[in-house]
Parts: sequence; structure tokens; C-alpha cells
Amino acid sequence: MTLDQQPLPSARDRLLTAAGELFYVRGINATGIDAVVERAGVALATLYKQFGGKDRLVAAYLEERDHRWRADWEAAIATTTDPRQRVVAIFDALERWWGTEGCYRGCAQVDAAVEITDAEHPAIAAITRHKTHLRQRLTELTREAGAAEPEQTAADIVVIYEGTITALLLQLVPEPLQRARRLTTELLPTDNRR
Amino acid sequence: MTLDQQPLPSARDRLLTAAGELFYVRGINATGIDAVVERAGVALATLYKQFGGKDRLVAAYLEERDHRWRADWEAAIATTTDPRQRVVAIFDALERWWGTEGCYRGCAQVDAAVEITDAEHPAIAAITRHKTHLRQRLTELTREAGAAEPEQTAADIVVIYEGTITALLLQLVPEPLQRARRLTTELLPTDNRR
DNA sequence: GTTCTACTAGAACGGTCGTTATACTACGGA
DNA sequence: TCCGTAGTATAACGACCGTTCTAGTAGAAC
Repeated sequence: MTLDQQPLPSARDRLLTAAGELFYVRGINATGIDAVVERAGVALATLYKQFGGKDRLVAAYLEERDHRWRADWEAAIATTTDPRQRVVAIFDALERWWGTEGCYRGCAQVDAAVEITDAEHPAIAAITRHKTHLRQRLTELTREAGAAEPEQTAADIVVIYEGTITALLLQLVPEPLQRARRLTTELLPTDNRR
Repeated sequence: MTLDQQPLPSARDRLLTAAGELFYVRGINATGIDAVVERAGVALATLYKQFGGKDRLVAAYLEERDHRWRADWEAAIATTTDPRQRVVAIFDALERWWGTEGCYRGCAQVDAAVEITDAEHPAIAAITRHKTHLRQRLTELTREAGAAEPEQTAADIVVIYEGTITALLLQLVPEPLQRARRLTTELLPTDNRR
């Protein structure tokens, strides 16, 4: 067996990890570059060498979050073969994230969109990619679940999904995840194979 | 007839107006106190005399937004006597706000909750009040519309409402307001009086 | 006329921001 | 051995942050 030698993460990865923790919990504008560098245990010049500046570090942070969410969604979807359950699985992924994270601050992409008002900021494109992917993936899943209009049903579910994220953040309603699963299920055709 | 002499708004009101425009469009953390003072055409010392500091100015800004929203909701609700239409009216108010505002940045209360991570910040209480009022008002309206479980139906609508706000901000789906009205209507009992 | 209040203009405080520059170290490959 | 790469530590830059302070002005109340 090979030794499980930890490859000790590169300076770039350590920066990305530190940025992820700080930007998400404290906010992007409220987090200074020095705090990221200190938490990563890395020299300031390395940050500029790797990312060129804060803006592109923020964009890279959101890209990384996007990749993790896509993986989490797919993992949740893969737990079942029932086409209707596979649609609802995005809320299982959301529940896992909500329960795991030390501090829940909603969707990192939405938070960034609120904080960043400059349309030219490189993070904006990353946010759009993340949300577009979710809508497209839900369209596939609702089609496989037999929806008459998969695009429309997927759009409905996107609204419920975003509302659930906000409801979790602000604790607006009791049991938002149960609620979201029920609302979503009601949008899908009933299983009439039997 | 009395002369319509404009009472020229007080320094406090001018500060609140300027703060509302700048905090909403540029974000709270990204807006300096100097910019607010300059736009209001007011001395810096007046801001501190009236509000004591930025934190309480932010809280006052959110309170003012809360009052305006409550008035907008009631105005939209009052346009009809149909109990089911009265529930859906919150989306008419949202549509009006979305179309009127020069720059739509979502819900000011949610934006503030994203930007402010300190739970002791005086704005947090204002945000909670705003959202609690919406849920309670929707509970009354769904009860009047004949919902079997008004609290639960109202909570469902809150989720749809918050999701619609995010969908508008990020342009996630086509026709989010039509969508929200349809989803909400489906949650209410059908009119079976005839 | 004096006093009180609300307001103005402007400077200064210490602190943090994102960014750039300087100088040094460790190491792998040619 | 030399060179390029990737990293380190530290200092400095100009700009802006929220806050406090000083000093002066206009008007109403008494």
C-alpha cells in the first residue's frame, strides 16, 4: 500500500481555502486581503502572484464554491434512481450544507451578488454560470421526471430553491427544507406507473 | 386654497433620503458616511447629532424602508376585495417597486442581512421586524382566503416571495412575477361559491 | 439682549484598505 | 554552476474609513 503522504496543499490552495472561510462568514467587502494572507500562512506577494488582486481572488473563490456545489448536487442526485426524488435531491444537498457548515450565511453566490455592485467585476460572470447551471440541470431532471414543460417547472423550482436559502438565512419560516420538498414535489407529475 | 408651500425637508429627512439611495444602490459597507452627508447637503456633525453614528443611520434607513413597504403592500391589497387576489397583491407591490426603482438591488432588508455579520448591529432587529410582519400579514390574508392552515400557507408564500426577489435580482428565470402569482394562487383553495 | 438650539464648515484622529516595491531564501533542472 | 521559479518577510504608498473636535452662524424663545 502506498503511504498516504499528505501533499501539503500549495500556497494557492491555502489561499483559496482561507478566502473561502473568511469571505463567506465575514463578507467580501468586510474581509481585508491581509486577513486572508495571514490565515493562509502565505506571503502577500504570493497572493498577487497567483491571483493578481482581490477581485480575481473573489472570482476564484466563487468558482471553487460552484464546483463544490455541483459535486454536492450530483452526489445527492445519485443516491436514488426515482426521477422525482432526484429532482428533490437538491434540497438534500442544501440541508447537508446547512447542517455541516459552522456558520450558515446563505448562498455564497447570492451574497457576492449583493455585495458587488460593479457589473464589470470578474465575480459576476462566475455567479451567472453557477445559477445558469442549476437551472439547466433542473430542466434535465424535471424532464426525466416527466414534466410537461421542463423549463417552466425548473424555473418554478429555482424560485423555491432561492426562497428556501433566504428563509434559512433569516429563519423566516419553520422547517423550510421540508416545505421546499413538498412544494417541489407538488410541481411534478404523480407517479402513475402502477 | 392654501399655498402648497413645500416645507423643505428637515436635515434628518434629507439624511434618510440620501442614505436610502446610496445604501441601497451601492451597498452599506461600500458607502462612506461622507458620501451620505454630501448627497444630503448636510454637515457631518448633524448626522452624528441625529443618529449617533453609521450603525443607527443604517437601522433608521431599514425602518424607513419597512414603513414604505407596509404602505405599498396595504395599497396593493386595498385595490381588490377578492380574498384570493388580496393575497397575491404583494407581488403587485413588488412589481411596482421593481419597475419604478432606477436600480433594482433586491430586498433592502435581505441585502443588509447579507452585509451585516454582527448580530448585535441595531439593523438586525429592524430586519426581523420587517420579515415577521410580512409573515403575519400573509397569515391573516390566507385565513381570509379560506386556507385550511393559514400559518403554513403563509410560510409557503414567504418562501416564494423571497425566491422571487432573488430571481428578479439575478434574472434567474423568465417572468418571475407571473410565476410567483401562479404558484401562490395554486396554494389557495379554489373559489367554490358558485 | 441674551440664551438656547439646530445647523454649518473644516480639520484632525487613528485605523484599515488594496496595491506595489524591495530584498532575501530554497530548490529543481540544464 | 547558473538560472528561473516560487516562495518568504517587511515596508511603504495613497486613499478612504468612522469618529471626534473646534469654531462659527442663523433664528426662535424668553
